[in-house]
Amino acid sequence: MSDNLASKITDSELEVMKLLWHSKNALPVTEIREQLQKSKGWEPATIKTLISRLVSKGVVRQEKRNVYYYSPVITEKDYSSWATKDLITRIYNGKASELIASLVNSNGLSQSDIAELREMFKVEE
Amino acid sequence: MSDNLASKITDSELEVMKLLWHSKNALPVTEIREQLQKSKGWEPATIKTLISRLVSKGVVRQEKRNVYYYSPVITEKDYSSWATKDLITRIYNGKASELIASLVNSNGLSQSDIAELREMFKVEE
DNA sequence: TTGCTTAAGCTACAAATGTAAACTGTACTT
DNA sequence: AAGTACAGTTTACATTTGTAGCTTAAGCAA
Repeated sequence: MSDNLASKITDSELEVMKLLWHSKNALPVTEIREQLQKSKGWEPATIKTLISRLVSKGVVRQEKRNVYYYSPVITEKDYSSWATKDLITRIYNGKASELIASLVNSNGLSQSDIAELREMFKVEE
Repeated sequence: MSDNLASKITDSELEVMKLLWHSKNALPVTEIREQLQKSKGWEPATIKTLISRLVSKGVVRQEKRNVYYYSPVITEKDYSSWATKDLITRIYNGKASELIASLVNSNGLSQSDIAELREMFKVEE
């Protein structure tokens, strides 16, 4: 497991991060709890644990108001591209083109994906 | 963690899989050990544990000869595309094009990657 | 045959992860 | 003022993962 800013975000923790990323403002536990309790069926205690761990890991910041408000320290984009590079390193010999070739060959691309890609890699002169 | 054939292959276990994938024939522990002991610095016991776990998980098959010979049950391609789809599901809202856009925007593509991709997505008529 | 080597199988053990309860203090309700 | 409801913190506990030792049996060297 290559190591870096985000290697440490686990699957459960990622759910919390997503919530924070998709929120405009910092959120108090109440808010986080409400949403994840429904969507994931987690107990309040579980959610608190995940938040604490994210704070310890330095990927979530807490801001003291009446009660703590939480917001992400790393952006979703940074995390995504880190995770992608990590995948490429681990299983595609470090070559992004191998990843894409794999997608193409395994029918991982929809018609519209392909259209977008043609557009994206069109030789422009 | 979406579940499937390969969700269960861990990082250490993946090293063993790579060895098996890259070998033409089934391999006895001796062979596996020799290579991983050098490249990873693992003790023989560690390597045996990893192999057993892979067998339990059903991704490696053992064939009784004088001694057991091990070979992969799933192909490297299947694993790679599974892992890629898993990534797309988990962090790109299920859209492969988002993954690729992320690669493009984060400078995850080398010059030669781009050349290959232009070739790949050239509109052929 | 007597050892030595080591495959196979079982056990071990710490750290990470998923999931959550218990305790403590404070803010809000009545 | 007294009670209630949680935020924050600490502790818990099973499973998974990384890493490895111990024991038993069998094959090969001497």
